[in-house]
Amino acid sequence: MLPAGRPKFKRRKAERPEEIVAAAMEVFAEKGFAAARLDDIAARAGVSKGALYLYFETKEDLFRAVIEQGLAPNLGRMQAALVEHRGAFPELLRAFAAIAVGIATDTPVGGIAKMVIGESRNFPELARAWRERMVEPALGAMSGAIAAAQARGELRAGDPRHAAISLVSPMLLGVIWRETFVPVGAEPLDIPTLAQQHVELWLRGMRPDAGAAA
Amino acid sequence: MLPAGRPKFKRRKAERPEEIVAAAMEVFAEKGFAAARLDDIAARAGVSKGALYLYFETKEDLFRAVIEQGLAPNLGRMQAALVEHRGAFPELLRAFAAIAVGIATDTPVGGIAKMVIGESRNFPELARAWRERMVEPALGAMSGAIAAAQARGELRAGDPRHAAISLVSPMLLGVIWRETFVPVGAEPLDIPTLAQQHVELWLRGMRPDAGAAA
Amino acid sequence: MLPAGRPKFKRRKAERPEEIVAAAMEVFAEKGFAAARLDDIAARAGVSKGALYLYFETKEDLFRAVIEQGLAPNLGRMQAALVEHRGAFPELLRAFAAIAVGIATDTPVGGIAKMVIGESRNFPELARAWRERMVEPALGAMSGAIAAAQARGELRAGDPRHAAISLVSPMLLGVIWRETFVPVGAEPLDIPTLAQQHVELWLRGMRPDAGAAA
Amino acid sequence: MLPAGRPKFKRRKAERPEEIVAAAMEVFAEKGFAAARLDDIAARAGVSKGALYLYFETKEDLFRAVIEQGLAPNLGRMQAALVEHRGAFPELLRAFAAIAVGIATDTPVGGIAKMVIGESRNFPELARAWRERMVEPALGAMSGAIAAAQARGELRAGDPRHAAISLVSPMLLGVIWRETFVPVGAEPLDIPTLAQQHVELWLRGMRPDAGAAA
DNA sequence: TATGAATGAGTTTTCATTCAT
DNA sequence: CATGAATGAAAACTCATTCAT
Repeated sequence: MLPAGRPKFKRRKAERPEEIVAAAMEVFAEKGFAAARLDDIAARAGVSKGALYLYFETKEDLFRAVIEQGLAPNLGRMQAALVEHRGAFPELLRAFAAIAVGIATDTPVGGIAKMVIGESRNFPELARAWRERMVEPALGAMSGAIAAAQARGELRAGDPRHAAISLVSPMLLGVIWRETFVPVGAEPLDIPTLAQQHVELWLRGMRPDAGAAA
Repeated sequence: MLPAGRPKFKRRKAERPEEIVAAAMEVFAEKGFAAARLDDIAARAGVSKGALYLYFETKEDLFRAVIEQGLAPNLGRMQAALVEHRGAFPELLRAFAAIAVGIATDTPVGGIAKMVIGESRNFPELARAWRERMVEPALGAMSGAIAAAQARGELRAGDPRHAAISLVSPMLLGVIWRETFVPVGAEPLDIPTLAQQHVELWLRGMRPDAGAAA
Repeated sequence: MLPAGRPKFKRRKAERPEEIVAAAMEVFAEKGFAAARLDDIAARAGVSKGALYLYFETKEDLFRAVIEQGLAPNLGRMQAALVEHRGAFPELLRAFAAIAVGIATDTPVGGIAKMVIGESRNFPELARAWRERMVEPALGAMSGAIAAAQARGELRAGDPRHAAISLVSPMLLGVIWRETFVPVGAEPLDIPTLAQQHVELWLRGMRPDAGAAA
Repeated sequence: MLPAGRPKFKRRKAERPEEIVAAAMEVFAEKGFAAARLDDIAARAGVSKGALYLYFETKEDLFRAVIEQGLAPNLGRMQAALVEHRGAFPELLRAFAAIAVGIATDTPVGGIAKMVIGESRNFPELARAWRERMVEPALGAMSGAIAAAQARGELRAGDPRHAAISLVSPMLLGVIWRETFVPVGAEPLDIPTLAQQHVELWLRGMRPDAGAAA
């Protein structure tokens, strides 16, 4: 798999920035921007403090890189899921939920979300970027899909954006729970099950044939 | 000599702590713990930096007081709503939702939540306290009410805790949205409408007479 | 004993300054000038912090008053002992030693000495005052008495100032020991016995009829 | 651009701690612990304030290091003198006195003693350490040597510890005099002469063949 | 490139001193 | 006279950033 010629030892240079960003990600997520110390980041990345400055101009730059890096990869996965939706809405939704659970489980979105939330006033561009490039696209795609399904008569009428929020919010709560309360002794949430139950609940609640609630 | 009034300082032993905590609440919510400067808090409270130390031993103490103070008042309101539940579950739920919307709208829970989330690793006791005294009671009461309604046949079967999370999570998203994205240019969410629509969706989704989903 | 008309309660005003100086004496001796807090002194004196400023302009002033006060009373006692010396030198010396032991035992000279030593560079006037009004008079009188006794043939020849120092230094060591090491667990020195043994040793060592030493 | 030389800072990991301790020794001895400013110490050591914290955690730590450092070197010299005592007691004593005078003259014991005395209540561990590792060993060794000489009939009977105190106390007075009164205008004591005269006086006073004093 | 000792501006904290009551 | 809340200047301490090596 690895292109030949790549020496196992001394695999420096190219990887350095990523290693640093990865270490920074951990420390920033744990402490927040201001309380994170470059000393700690450097130590966790296994480099000297001075080395950080070979790759990033300032602490803020490094922070931006961390947030930025958390942004890119997931976008594609999510977009894809919604774009290539063929078939009935419920199937689409279940497929999407599976992907979202995967992201929540495998990636540090939780930590990133925590940071974006916590530092939104100190780094407004980052909050803005996250909303424009992550939140709105996702919410928009979801709303669009919902609106389309409503138009096809698959879902009952109602504001699609609110419906989308109803749909995704437990995922947010899930990752926040993991970041906030689990490290402090709380029982972890069973995110896959939670997501699945919620999706079914949501689908029933949005079924068009149903009469008025209550 | 002094041209009347404008004393160099006022003495207001009784009111001061609250004023300081209120100012600190704003600044901490805006900047986070580490980035908040006591200078700013003092200025916003209209006192000297030294005065802070007449009422709080350290910056951390002040922070704790802020979080603590955000804890107390809401507890009662929420508990009350669920305890004095008479009548069918839907009514209880709508009443509860109204109260929750009120809290989300009138109080700085949003800012507090942001801080609890962001500083949970730096102040684990606070995260713990919030979970034990705010989150778990609320989630527990809600789960209990749901379980009771399920037992009475008013709601369909399923894990009541997950159902409770499905129910409350949009409120969390709502306050976080307000704290995180609105200051950065996002359209505010219409929390009352969102909450109401979600409650109705949830109730339909939990209706026992419905057939299997999808 | 008390002149009639002195009410037992409300015996304020006149005594205040002394009470404050006494409290300050304790705190300064314990902590040193810089580390002593006016809060503590006020508390120990049983007055408010502001009240200190009714009697002393600054912390330094209060300190000066403390040192000054430790100066005055003992001077007289010592001087007197040496001036009214009638009879042979040994008797004079024993009488003087008894008085010195009394001062060392009954008064806070130890604490004062500690402070004068420790703050001599920060308050040179005080060190100077102590030398000029306490140390030099005492040493001078002693040297004078020794010189006179030497002239009379009662003591062997030699620099009388050095002899005086040889004579009094164990007293200094005694009070310093009490201030420094006893609070930290050391066995107290038996100052009276030490003084008496030392005086006898000194007298033997200064006896004129003795042959060359060793 | 830089006109050769004059680098903004030097790197001297190895030497720095000693330089700092030396500078701190001076400033602490001059001002006392509380009144000494780290700014001054840093300036005198030729480093920035921050550099102090590369080597010492707190101001207290630095102070401890200063006291500790004053402790170590002298111990050996003193012990050695007493241990290798061969020959009659007077010779031993004169040799010891010479060493003690050397220490008093060449080293900053005076300043250290001043600090130990002045800060004994604020740093009890230091006072304790000094007593246990400096004062008691010295006094103990001296008492032991005296007791041995008494047993051999070289010295007259009497409490050897008191005799030891009688013997060494002028040295204490000498260093304190230098630290306290000389900087304030007093004539320096001629410590070597004082010590020598005192030793002879003491030897005569302890001679066994003498009759009762007076 | 990489290091890490050194810097210095910035922040928390202390406390003598003031002053409205 | 007396109080003690409030001030503000000063001092300890932190840490992002620089730079000689």
